[in-house]
Amino acid sequence: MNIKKLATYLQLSVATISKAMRDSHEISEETKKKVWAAAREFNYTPNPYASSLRRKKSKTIAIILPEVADNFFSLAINGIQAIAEQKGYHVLIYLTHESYEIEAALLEECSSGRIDGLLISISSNTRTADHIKKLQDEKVPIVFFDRDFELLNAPRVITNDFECGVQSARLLMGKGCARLKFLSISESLPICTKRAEGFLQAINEASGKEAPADLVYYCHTDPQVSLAQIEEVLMQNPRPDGIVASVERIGIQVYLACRKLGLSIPSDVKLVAFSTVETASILNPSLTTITQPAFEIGKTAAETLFMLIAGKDYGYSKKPIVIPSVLIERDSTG
Amino acid sequence: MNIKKLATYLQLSVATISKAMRDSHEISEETKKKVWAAAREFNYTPNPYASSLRRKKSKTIAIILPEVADNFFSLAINGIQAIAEQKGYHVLIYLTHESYEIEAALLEECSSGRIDGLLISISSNTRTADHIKKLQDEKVPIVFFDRDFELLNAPRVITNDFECGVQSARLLMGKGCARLKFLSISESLPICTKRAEGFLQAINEASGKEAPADLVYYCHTDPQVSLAQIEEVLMQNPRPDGIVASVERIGIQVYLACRKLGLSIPSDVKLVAFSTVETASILNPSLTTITQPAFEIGKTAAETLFMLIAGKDYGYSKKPIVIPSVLIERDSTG
DNA sequence: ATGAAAGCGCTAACAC
DNA sequence: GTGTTAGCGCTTTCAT
Repeated sequence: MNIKKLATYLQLSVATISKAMRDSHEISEETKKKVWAAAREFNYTPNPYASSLRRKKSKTIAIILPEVADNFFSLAINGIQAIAEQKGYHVLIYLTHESYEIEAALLEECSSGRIDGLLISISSNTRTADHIKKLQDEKVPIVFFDRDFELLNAPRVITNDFECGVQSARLLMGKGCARLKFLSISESLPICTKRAEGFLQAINEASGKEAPADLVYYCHTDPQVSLAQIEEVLMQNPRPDGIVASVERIGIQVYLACRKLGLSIPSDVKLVAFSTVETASILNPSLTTITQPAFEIGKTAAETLFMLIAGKDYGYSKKPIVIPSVLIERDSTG
Repeated sequence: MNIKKLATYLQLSVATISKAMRDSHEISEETKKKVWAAAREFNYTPNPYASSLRRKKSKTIAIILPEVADNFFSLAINGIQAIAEQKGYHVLIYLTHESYEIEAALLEECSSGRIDGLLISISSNTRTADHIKKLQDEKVPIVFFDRDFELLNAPRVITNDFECGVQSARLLMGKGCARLKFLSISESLPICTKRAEGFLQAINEASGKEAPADLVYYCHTDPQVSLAQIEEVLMQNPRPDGIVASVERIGIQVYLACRKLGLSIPSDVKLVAFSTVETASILNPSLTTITQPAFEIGKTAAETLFMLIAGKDYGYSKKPIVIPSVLIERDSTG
């Protein structure tokens, strides 16, 4: 079934059908009723691609992110989806698996009018923004969420990473830790660098001198490798007695490494993790987290994107939108 | 930039450009090279919607599922995505939040050629398949994964739910549990009913008589409500001493309820959960799981879908494709 | 309030 | 190996 057949059947023009389907005020209520009834009867819905071609908008947005199997991203997707559905938009999802090459290829896929807007959280191995800039030059609205790229002139919705880094170090020092370590996953991701900077600054302030750079340790993207690396860190002599995990995955791996090495949390090592993991409170021991407002970040990023799509330049392009995280103390720092 | 402008610029016809872009053998290597170079120079990619309209296929599939914030579904999405990317397909994602009404509305969205195929895991409140049948009548290939609908003639990729139900009960009985309870989330979802049936059959076999129906308890979709329900179950007199959680969320809630009520796992209550939760081994106590092959299920479902899309009726429509789960004993049944 | 017609950008059948 | 052209299904002026 298509518009032409429906028009013939109803003895109306295709123009009338088209307008009626979109509930145009140009069409009489009576005619609309007739059209809608016939549409239902024959199961007619306008072909979305013909419509997209003609109107030059697709009612579709894309999300590009590193992973789905991470509670932060799952919750963010929920937030995005909630807004998209409300606006009647469709959501394409793409995963980079932390690869810059995949990310660049995916951005290509998004060009030529496939999408009306893009929400992106960049991979930990992304160091240049050319691929993103290219899409932006095609006038595709782009909003960053969580993992942003600071040099690009685009809205970004993030959390208060620096402050949380400060808090993480202060908490551990307050618990008597003397040998802190920050386990990062990237030298370039703002979420990591800022958390690490805050962490280092708090230590500097406390000690009154410059903290050695090796307080920040960079873990590999491959989980197998990073687990081995964490074990190494925990076997250093002297052993670190306070760990900050920059992301969820690393936090969990610290547990696994401690178990393997026979170390006890928190008596041997205290741990605080940037994480939204839902099982934090029932872990052994329960995990002290800096919990990001994942759903809110996704939701706000989507709302911002739709403002851009609607043509409202919301005036924030330079300033990030910051939604704060909350520190929840549990037994891993007890 | 579009095909026409590129044709004018290169002094070629649009047909030649079109064929060259698709690497047709009709076009000389020399011409192709020229076209590709110009395409890169002007950042030209064929408009996907014009192409879809003309070819009547969208190179897009959809996934409809209840949630993303659940490790099973996250991993399944990974598996699906891996295959889709390999095939050069785009993936639309839709969430039902366990609502039949939303699910029905989303299936409507998928009609009129928007997608070339659908992967679906139905909501726990879906009891009729009319909405799915309707899309099937439009000749859209559909494959179920995990949560299927048995009466529909469509391929489905599932795990060995009945057997695992048997195993769960046997394990608990073997540990000396005398008062078992199966916490379900739906009276209609095959994953739940079959797990429960296996559970009941094992008990019947062991006792030699018909187990009372109230060994299966149905939890509400709303997490707030289900948590309260689980607390109630755990305060029954006599208290159940062995719990089977039918899905991940319920398993976690049993921990929370026990904590609140001051009950100890496994000494007061033993617990086995159908779950792929990554933190199972570091929970307090570590969780005995029946771990579904989530990634594999997603991957296989996607592969099956692409066979259908390719027109190969793979001959399995009546028989489900079963990928077995594995029972991993940990301390919660210790 | 309704209709005629142009055309969105592309592909494929058919010429040459 | 390359070109011409019809038309995918729809929306949108512009008439009437």
